[in-house]
Amino acid sequence: MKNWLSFLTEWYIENQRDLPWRKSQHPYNVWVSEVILQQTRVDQALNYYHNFIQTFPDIYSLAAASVDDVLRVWKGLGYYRRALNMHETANVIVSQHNGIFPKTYNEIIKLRGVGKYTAAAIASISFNEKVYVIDGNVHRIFSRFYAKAFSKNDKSLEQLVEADAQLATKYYSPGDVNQAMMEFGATICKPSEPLCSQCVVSTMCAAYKKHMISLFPIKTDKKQKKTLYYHYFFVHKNNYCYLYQRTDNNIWKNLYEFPLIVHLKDTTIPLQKIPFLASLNIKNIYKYKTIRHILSHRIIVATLYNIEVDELPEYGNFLIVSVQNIKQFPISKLMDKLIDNLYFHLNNHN
DNA sequence: GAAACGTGGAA
DNA sequence: TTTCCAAGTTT
Repeated sequence: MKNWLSFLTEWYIENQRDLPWRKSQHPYNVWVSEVILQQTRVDQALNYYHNFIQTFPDIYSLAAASVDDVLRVWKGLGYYRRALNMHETANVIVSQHNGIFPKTYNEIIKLRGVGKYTAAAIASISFNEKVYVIDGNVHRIFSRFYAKAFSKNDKSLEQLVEADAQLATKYYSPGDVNQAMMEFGATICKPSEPLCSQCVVSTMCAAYKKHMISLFPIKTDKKQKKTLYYHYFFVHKNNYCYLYQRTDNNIWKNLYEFPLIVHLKDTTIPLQKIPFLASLNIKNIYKYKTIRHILSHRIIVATLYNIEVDELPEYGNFLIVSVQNIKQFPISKLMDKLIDNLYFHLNNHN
């Protein structure tokens, strides 16, 4: 007997979008697309997937690349840990798996950066294994279909998905069933204003029948974002400036930026107390610009200072790079915005 | 298990 | 201008 996920899969087979990663079921391609799509919209993923596959067409080219090269391709996509984990995983697969991508869910989930969702996606799409994904879409469409508010990591949701999807895979491949649930959630059973008139299972949907569609998903109260004050220093002489690579195990790890002081409060910074500034002979110093940069978990108020110096000595791990070359480095969007302001400023004062 | 971890698009 | 995210994983 065909169940609702069978009908969704039939709908998916007929109506799926033409997306580049659906042209290949090779685990490398599926892995790359699934990691890029983590917490990322399809529209934004498209170009990055194309560039990534173009630059690193297989596991060997990715493993052989430098961290800088991988981050350059990932630049602007966010959650950069994904790129570092993929690079590390590529090297593990080459050195420990003879370059062969692992073929089962239990092996795949051992890879760095691959959790339950991604392991199930790869195992089902590339290897036809009957393991099922639970992402934001699946959580939402099951909440509506059963008119039940599943909590995060809800065991009862896992059991329902498992049971319903198993039935559907009597008729369709697990990869199609999984992608059907997500495609349906992304395009029909959307978070807001779902297209119930186009839904092929609306007559079976508990929330629809009870007029409770708008109650799902349950809204949770968000945490207040902490505000941080970043002071970036454009220290330059004759078109050269300082740049350094972040190495701490937190945000933007391994990306490059101007020397930086972080403050918890919006206070004037004592410039003479900043070590690398104290040793410099400063000809001119002033603020270029202050901009707000919004992250998922905090607000950064970033100020860029212009500091023109007589000499630009070697200092610690600072690089001395030409101002025009900064954008060749993997940098955050915040740095990108600051540099746009800087270039605009320089072009209008020369 | 809560918090960290980015970004850009839609309402 | 705010708010809310979008095909999650790690610590």
